[in-house]
Amino acid sequence: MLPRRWKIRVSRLVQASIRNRVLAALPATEFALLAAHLSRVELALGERLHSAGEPISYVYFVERGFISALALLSDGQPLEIGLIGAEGAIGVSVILGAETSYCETMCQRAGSAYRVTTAALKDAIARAPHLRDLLLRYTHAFHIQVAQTAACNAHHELGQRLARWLLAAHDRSRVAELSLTQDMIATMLGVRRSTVSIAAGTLQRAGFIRYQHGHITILDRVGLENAACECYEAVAEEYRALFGVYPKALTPVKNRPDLG
Amino acid sequence: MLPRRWKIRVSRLVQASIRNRVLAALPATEFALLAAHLSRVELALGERLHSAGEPISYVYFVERGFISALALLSDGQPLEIGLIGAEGAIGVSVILGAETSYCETMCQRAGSAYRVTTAALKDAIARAPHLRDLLLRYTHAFHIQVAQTAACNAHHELGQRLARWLLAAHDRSRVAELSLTQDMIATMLGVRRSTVSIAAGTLQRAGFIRYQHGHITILDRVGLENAACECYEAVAEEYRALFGVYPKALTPVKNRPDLG
DNA sequence: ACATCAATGTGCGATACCGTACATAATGGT
DNA sequence: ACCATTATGTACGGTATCGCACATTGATGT
Repeated sequence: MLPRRWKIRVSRLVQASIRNRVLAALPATEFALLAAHLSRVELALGERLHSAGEPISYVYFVERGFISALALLSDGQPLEIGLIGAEGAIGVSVILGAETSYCETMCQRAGSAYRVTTAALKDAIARAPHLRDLLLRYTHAFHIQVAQTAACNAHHELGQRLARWLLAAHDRSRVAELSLTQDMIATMLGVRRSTVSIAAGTLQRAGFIRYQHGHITILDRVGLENAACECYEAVAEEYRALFGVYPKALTPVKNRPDLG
Repeated sequence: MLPRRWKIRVSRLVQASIRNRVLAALPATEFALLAAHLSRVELALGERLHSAGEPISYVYFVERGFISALALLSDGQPLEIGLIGAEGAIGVSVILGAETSYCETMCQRAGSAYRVTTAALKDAIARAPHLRDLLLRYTHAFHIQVAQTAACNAHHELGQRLARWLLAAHDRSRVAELSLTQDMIATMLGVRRSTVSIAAGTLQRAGFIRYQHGHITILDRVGLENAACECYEAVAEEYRALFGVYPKALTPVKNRPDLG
């Protein structure tokens, strides 16, 4: 059975092979403390990991793909407040003492994660100061992302916000091609799909992206960065600082694939 | 000299007399640990307590008045992401490991606070688990406030947002009268002053507020609550849960002064 | 009482986005 | 190859807010 095989695999978990940046940054002894409780899970597109108001059973350290954190307004319309990839984890508010999730978390690009029960994480944190400090600092970086989004939503035009979002999604992917419909993006950004269509058309005509039936290819990262508002760079810088790496820590190796 | 007198006063600091809800909620032993390092400061209108990108020297436990946390966008325009009164503290991100402030904090209503150096707070936290847990939970509540604001900025109309903001400000005051110009409010909400003028006029004609040359009086809280978006209640509820109090914990004793 | 300044009300063309509808194009299944 | 479905482009009146300008009103100091 699959679960059994996963369990075997996890018991052999080698830290160096882990792509989640938080887990990778831990001292070996503290990683070992947590590793016994990690289990690897596949994340399917559209899968919901936490629901607003519901208890947080697991904390997920994302490895591949990315997850949206969505605020749910009373009119039922979700709106993205943050995007999480291999640089982070979701459900970490449990370490602040939260018992329930204040937002929905949903998989926007299929991938995988290592998850741990809330209880096991809290237990590990009590004995692993570096893990605790790193998760707190990550929480702070995520908080900054949300705060920047609050200002961005109020001030920046859709063209800029779309470019910002595509860059953030690209950073959290490993390839230039994203499986995203305009409808999905419109939901994330809280605007009409037709409005996204117009903004995306502009980016496509500029040669920054190529768009075709649920598939977006990033053609020109630099062009997109110029088209995006400052919010992209501000948040990216914060995550770079978090891991103390000089060159763009979040930027995938393979970027700008079709450009010179 | 004033500083000497304050010092004397602080050395006699009685927890029961403190209006800051975080400090008031501490176990006596832990309060004592912190009290020796607290100093009382007056907060003048417009005073800036932290600047974006600058180190956080002091953490402020607000007692009277309220403080805005403002994101600074590159066009120089500030935009409020959170409002803090006696229910909380500012600069608390130092306990997440932040070294600098990611936002501006500015006094919007004159009052007072107890402040402590970052170093002393970190020291106290290491020895006072309840203080640490309470500050972490407060941080989480503030995070929710910011996330709600992100969604609110994208979705809700100015009329609703203005009503929400007035309610939040009223909760953090002790009287119904606020010294606020439309210009200040417009800056907080990130809109034109003339737009605020129209929205405020609507609220005034409805009898919810009275507006006169930099002074707003809340006449009808219930009316305002109906005019506000859900975001007000969602955030207020979170702070009530934080302090575990059943009836509106944040609502000042003296509300709806002119209403039956 | 008067002058001055700050705060507010208002007007108006421009614009971004809404809300909705419909047409077209690409994809996937049979 | 065909069809059903999904994704995208586009149109159009409506609305909230912008960006700017100017008039008016209330507070303040002398």
